[in-house]
Amino acid sequence: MASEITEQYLKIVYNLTEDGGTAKTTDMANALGVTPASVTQMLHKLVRDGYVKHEPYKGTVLSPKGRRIARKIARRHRILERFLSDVVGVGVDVGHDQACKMEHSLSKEAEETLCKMMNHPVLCPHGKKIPKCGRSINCEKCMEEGVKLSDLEEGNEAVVSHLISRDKEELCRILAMGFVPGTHLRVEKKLPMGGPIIVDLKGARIAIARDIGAALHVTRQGSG
Amino acid sequence: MASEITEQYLKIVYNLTEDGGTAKTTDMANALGVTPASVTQMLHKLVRDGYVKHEPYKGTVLSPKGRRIARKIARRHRILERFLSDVVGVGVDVGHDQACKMEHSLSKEAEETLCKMMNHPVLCPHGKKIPKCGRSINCEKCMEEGVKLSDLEEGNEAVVSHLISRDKEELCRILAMGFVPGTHLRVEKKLPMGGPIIVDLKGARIAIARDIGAALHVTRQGSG
DNA sequence: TTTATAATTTAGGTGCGCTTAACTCTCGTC
DNA sequence: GACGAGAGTTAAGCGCACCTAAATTATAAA
Repeated sequence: MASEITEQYLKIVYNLTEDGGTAKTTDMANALGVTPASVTQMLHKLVRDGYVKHEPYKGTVLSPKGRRIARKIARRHRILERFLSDVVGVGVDVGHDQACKMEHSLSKEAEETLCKMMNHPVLCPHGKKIPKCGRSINCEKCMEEGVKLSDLEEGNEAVVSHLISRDKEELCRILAMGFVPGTHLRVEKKLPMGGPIIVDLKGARIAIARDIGAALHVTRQGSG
Repeated sequence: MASEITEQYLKIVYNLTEDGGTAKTTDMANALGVTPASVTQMLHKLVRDGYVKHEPYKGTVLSPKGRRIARKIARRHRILERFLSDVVGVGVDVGHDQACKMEHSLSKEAEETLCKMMNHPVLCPHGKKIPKCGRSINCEKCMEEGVKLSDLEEGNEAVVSHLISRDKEELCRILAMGFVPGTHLRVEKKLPMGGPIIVDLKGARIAIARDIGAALHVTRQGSG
């Protein structure tokens, strides 16, 4: 298991070589906020452990092993940035710093849920591409299309899968109402003329507007 | 600024002294996954820096300074646990481990949003109490969210967000009155002694009972 | 009261990632 | 081709948080 610091270094190499070329020691040092001497020393360890190829005075590139890790971290970093920026609503700078720390502890599980929750974003808030999740089996899983709550009929039962909204406040409200991923629900009544939908959520009756029901993605259950 | 490790130690002391008594070295070591010797050594630093009071062979308690930090971390930890468990849907164990790392990087900003998102939870998934946010000004801010109609003052304007009730019939009656999600309203008068609330709803004056007003969730608008 | 056992602390030592200071390489300029 | 600026590297050393082993103190049974 690569240490947190190792992951940081690999991510930086990934970033600096994303559009070709090699990562320069000084650029890495700047990105990491350490001295070039520290980078050189650390590179020796990364070479020793097979994470990078380093040609003295020339530059550094990732090995396949290093790239696997770096992609994973870069993906989590950028998903977290999106999440913190779009959903939690913190500033991009603050979000970046938090993502830098959290990316190392975020589980695969959580990564996938966040990704689904935001409908598989393609770019981070800085405009960089979010690497795809590695295994194709996951991608299929990701792509599994969820039905919207507003598409269900009266009597249908479903489980909340994820929420998609441009509006952070709205998202917060929906979550606060209890429509949290994984929760079971049942459509009691759909009032006519684009009226609200009445839902049974863990025993409570809740009336919500249709457009909110459109932000709420669910998977059908039982008789569905 | 206390290091991440320092924060971990303080949080553990907080946990172990939550219901009185002192934190024992061995219990701390177990909770942290290190040897008792390491704990003792670390305690010297914490004492030196004024975070704890440590009586050799007896036990450890937090100083006011240490408690402030510990409360903050414990709060973030438990909020993160709730979030990871309820919203992200990871297992409680996995969630705990991630929360242990993330609690140190979560910003105040993000903490507050997550808290709002989950409707100000009181307990973590393990049933421990979530400490309140320190400054009362924040609490007021927190409480502003997710207002019920019955919480509004005379003259306030708002938009119907959603309705929650145990009783489907009641829900339908409220909807039939015109309190459909998305509708704008204004509180004209609140009659004293728990009497009804008089509301302007699209030009019509409607009187509703307070307990019904409690089922009606709104978001403040304008002069709110 | 003595003594066995468990809890705690001290002493000495390790690895990691960082620093500064001094050295070496690369490359554009003359 | 020599040379100097700046990038890159090496060497020596520091602080943090951890470890093991040995010494010390507390506790509770005989």
